[in-house]
Amino acid sequence: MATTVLGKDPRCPVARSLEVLGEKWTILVVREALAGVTRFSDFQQRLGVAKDVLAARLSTLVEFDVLERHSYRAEGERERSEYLLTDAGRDLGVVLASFAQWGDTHRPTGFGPVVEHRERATNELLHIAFVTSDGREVPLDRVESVSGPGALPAAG
Amino acid sequence: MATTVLGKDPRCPVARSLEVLGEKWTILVVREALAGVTRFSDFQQRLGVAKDVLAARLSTLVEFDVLERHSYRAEGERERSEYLLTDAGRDLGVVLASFAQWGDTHRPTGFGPVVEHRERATNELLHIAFVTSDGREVPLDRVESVSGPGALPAAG
DNA sequence: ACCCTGGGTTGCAAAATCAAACTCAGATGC
DNA sequence: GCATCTGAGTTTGATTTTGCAACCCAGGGT
Repeated sequence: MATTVLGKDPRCPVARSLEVLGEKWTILVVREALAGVTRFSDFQQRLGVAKDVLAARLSTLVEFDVLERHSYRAEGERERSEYLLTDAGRDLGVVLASFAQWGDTHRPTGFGPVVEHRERATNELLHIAFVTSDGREVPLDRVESVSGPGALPAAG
Repeated sequence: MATTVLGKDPRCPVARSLEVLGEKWTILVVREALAGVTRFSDFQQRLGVAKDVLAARLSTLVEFDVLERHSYRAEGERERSEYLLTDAGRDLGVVLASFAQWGDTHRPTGFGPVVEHRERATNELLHIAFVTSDGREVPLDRVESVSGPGALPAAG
């Protein structure tokens, strides 16, 4: 399944992201990795996913350079492997945060948000939004989508 | 499938979002809806998805208030139904854009981005990022996740 | 009356998921 | 030295989803 592109446009960046992230459990595996989980058994226990599925997802994430498999040896233990986020994996923090923001806004639990994102230095509460290159936020209703340099002549 | 929560924490906003959006094709259906597609046959042709799966995904999206089903009648034609985005659906523009941004950055095609987001008034190029409540962008490496008011005592 | 088209449903094969059992290798206890 | 435990998977078989093709139905056109 690694090279099957969903939908008809292999250039669509959403479809290409989904090729890596679109299978069941993958995003939750990334969520755990962002929360600091590195070991197979910890992923497995925290998610409650079947071990064969977890092994497949971790392999896919390693294959697409979201995670790296490392071997390490703790004091007086045998060698084990752990899964560490790459830069690409850490960048998924934005994707995960946008999912979380949508879920908190449109499917609230009534308890308030479970996780918040804050600026380390100032402790200010953060959210995900469109911004200009000089860092000014633009509200969603003033954003338009236009076709970019990689678009095919006819389609958008 | 509508009430099965993936993973162990039903309060996790990512998992709750994935309950609505996590099945195969769902995100691409939303992508097409954001691009202005409203009719069953247009979704079907543009995505190349099986009709039964498309019908199931549209029903789920209607059920969870991402789309609304409307009836309309064009000149000299019979009544048909169309699917229009709700506010919740339009808010998914941020989620889709973050997917697109990650795909363009970490799985580039070599042709450049297919779609770009611009501010309507100024035509400035936009991207997705963390911002403070007063609209100042904060780079990812200065962002930390902390548990919020809805978190359970022990877990984060 | 017959055909066409949009918007689905039905039935069946193929693929993915699940849960439990099994493997394997190195540490630990006896 | 042998049995046992633990982490990290693989194998096996049942259950669910998905994919695909065929069918259905209603309204309009001819």
